Amino acid sequence: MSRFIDDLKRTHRCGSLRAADVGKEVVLFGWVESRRDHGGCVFIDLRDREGITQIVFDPAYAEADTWASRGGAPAGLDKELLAKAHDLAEQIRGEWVVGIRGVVLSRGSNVNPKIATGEIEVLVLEATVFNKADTPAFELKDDIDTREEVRLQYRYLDLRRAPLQRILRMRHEINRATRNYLSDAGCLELETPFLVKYTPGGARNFLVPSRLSQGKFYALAESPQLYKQLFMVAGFDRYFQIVKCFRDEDLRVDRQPEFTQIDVELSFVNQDDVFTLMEGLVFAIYKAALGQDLHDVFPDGRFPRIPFSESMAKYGNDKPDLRFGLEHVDLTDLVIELGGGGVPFFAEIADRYTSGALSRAHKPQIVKALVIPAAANLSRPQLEELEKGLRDVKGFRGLARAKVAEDGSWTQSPLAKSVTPDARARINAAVGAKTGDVICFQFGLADLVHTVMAKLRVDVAKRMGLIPEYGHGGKWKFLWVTNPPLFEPGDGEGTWVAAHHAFTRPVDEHLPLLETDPARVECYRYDLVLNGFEIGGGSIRLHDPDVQQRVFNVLGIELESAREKFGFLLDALRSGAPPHGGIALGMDRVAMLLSGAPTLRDVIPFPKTNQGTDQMTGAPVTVDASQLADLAVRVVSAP
RNA sequence: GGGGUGGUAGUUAAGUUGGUUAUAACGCCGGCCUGUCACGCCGGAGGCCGCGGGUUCGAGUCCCGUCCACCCCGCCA
Repeated sequence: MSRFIDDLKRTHRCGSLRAADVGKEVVLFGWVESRRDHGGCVFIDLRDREGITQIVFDPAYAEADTWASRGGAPAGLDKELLAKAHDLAEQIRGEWVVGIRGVVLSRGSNVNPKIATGEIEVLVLEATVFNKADTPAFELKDDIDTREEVRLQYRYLDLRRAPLQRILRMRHEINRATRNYLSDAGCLELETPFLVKYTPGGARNFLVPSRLSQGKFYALAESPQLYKQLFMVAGFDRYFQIVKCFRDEDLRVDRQPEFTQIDVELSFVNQDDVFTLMEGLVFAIYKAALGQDLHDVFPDGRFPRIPFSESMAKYGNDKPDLRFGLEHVDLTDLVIELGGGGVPFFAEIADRYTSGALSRAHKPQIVKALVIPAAANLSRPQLEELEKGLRDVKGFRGLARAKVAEDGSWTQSPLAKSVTPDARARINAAVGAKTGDVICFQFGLADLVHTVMAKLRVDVAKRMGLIPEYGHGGKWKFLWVTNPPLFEPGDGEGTWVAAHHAFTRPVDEHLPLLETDPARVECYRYDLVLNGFEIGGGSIRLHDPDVQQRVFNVLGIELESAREKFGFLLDALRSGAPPHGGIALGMDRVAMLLSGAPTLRDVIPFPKTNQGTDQMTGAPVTVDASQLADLAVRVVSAP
C-alpha cells in the first residue's frame, strides 16, 4: 500500500481519461463498481467521485508479442507484478478500495458510450488492495428502489451513488456562488450564535440545558433574525451568512429540524432593493449550479410580483405554483348579490352578509370555484378520486361539483336542482365555464376554502399532467408575493396578534388604519416562491419607535411580554438604528428544486427521518442518570 | 394531536377463500469461461413473514395492540 500512497501517487481521477491519453502510464485509486471475470481477463469498473474507468487485468500482456500491435511493451511492464495483479483481480469484490498503475489503451471501435471515459481502458500493470469491503446492504446503482429507511441507515453507502454525489456537488456550487455574489455586493459574512435565549411564539425551539446555570436553558436559534438586525444597528450595513437553523416542528417532505438558510440583512433599503439583490443572487446561483442563464426565462432580470391578497384570491395560498393556470374564482360577492341563487348553502352565507352578521370588508366566509376544463376529460371516478385526496384537509366536508352541459345547465351536481337558471348563468359567466367543463365549488370559512381549493388546484394540475408529481419539469416560475396583512385576529374578540413578527414595518399608506381597522393594515413583507414552494421570505423592519409603539398598542397585551422578550432589541432600535430589511433563502429547498430531487432528505448529506431520528446513529438517545444530574434535569415519563 | 400508505431472504417484490417444504429477480458464495461493459453458463447458501398478544386443528394470510418508515392536515414568524 505504501508504495502506491507514498511513491506512485494518483495521476488521474476515474472520470478524466480520454482518447488523447492513450499510451500514458497512469495511477488510479477508486472503488470497485463492478467486476466481470472471463477466466483469463478480468474487467473492473473503477469508480471515484469524478466518474468510472474500465480497468483490465489480462495475463496475455505479460508477453511482449501481445504489445506488438500497441507499439511495443511499455517501460513500466514487469511480468511478475502483472501476474500478481491478475491474481488480486480474481479476489477483488464490489466496493473494495483499490489502486492500480497501468497503461491507457484505446478501445478502438469497442467503445462504451455510456461513460465519459468509454473510448479508453487502462491495462493494469500493478495493483494493490487498500481495503476490502463488506457486501453492501443494497446495490449501489443510480436508479435505486431500496426503501429509504435502509438507505438512511447506510447513508455513507447511499452517498457513494452518483445522483447524490451530483447533488452535494451542486450544493457546493450554490454555496460558492452565494459567497462570491454577496461578498461582491458588499455584504460581510458574519456569524451569530446557535445557543440563544428562548423566545416564545413562532417556531418551537430545541432547548439545551445549561450545566453552569442549572435549571436554565438555552434555545437553539431558529434563525439569526434578531442578531442580524443588531448587526445593522452596529453599523455593519450589509450582512450575509450561510447558516444552520433549528426548529422543533413536525417534519415534511420539504422540512427538516435543522436546515440551512442563506441569510441577508441590508441597511438603507426598501423592498425593491432587496428584490433586486436577491434576483441577482438567484441568477448567479443558476449560472453556477445549472449552467443556465435565467435571462432566458426572465429577460429583464426581474421576477414577477403579486400582492398577498391577489395570491390568496387566485390560488388560495401564499406560495402559488405558476407553472399552470387553473385560477380560483371568488364568487362571494356574486352569491351575496344573488341572495344565494336558490342554493341553500349559498343562501345561508349570503344572509349572514346581508343581515350584517358578517363583515363584507373582511369576508370571514367565502364561496370559491375552480373550473376543471373539459379537455382534462376526467371520468366521474377520477373526479371522486380527486375529492378523496382533499379529505385529509381538516374540516373538509365535501366538494360540490357541476358538469356544464351544452345549454349551460348543470349535471352530476347536488346544486343542479336548487340553483335558479339566472344564478346558474351568472356563475357560468363568472367562471368562464364552457361545455363539458366541471365547476368545483367550496364555501364556508375562508381559511378552509382557501386550503381545500389550493390543494385541489395542484391535484388537478398533476392529474392533468400540467406538472410532474415532483421536480421542476423544465419550468422555473419564480415570483414575489408581497404585502400580507400585518395582524391576524387573536383568540379574544377584537384582539390582534402579529401575523409574522412585531418588527415588520407597516405599509406607509396604511399607517392611519392602525387605530381604525388593523385587519386591513398590510406590511412590507415578502416571500420568494418557486414552483409552489416558498424558498425565501423577509421583510423591511420596523425601526421607527413611534410606529413601533402604535403597533404594540394594537397588539395590546402583547406589549409587556414583547418588552420582556425583545427588550434588548427595542433598546437597540432606539440607539440609532438605520432603516433596514432583509431576507432568508431556504438553501436546502433551493438545492432540492434545482436538482429535481423528490425530497429535502436527498439534498442534505445526513438528514433526519420524519420523526426527527437519525437512522444511522440512532439519535436521539437516552443518557446516563449522571449526565442528567449534571444538568439538574429529570426525565419524567419512562423513555 | 389527526388521517392515509407500507414493513415477507442482503435488496426489490409475489404469496389465491386460512391448509403440506413460503416463491421470483437482483445481490452473495463455489465452479467454468480471454472482450465484457445489466457479461454468460452450471451449482449452492440464505427467512423470528417488523414485534407482542388473540381467534383457529392449523395464521405470512383473520382480529387487537405496538414499533418503525413514508405522505398529508394541524403546526412551521
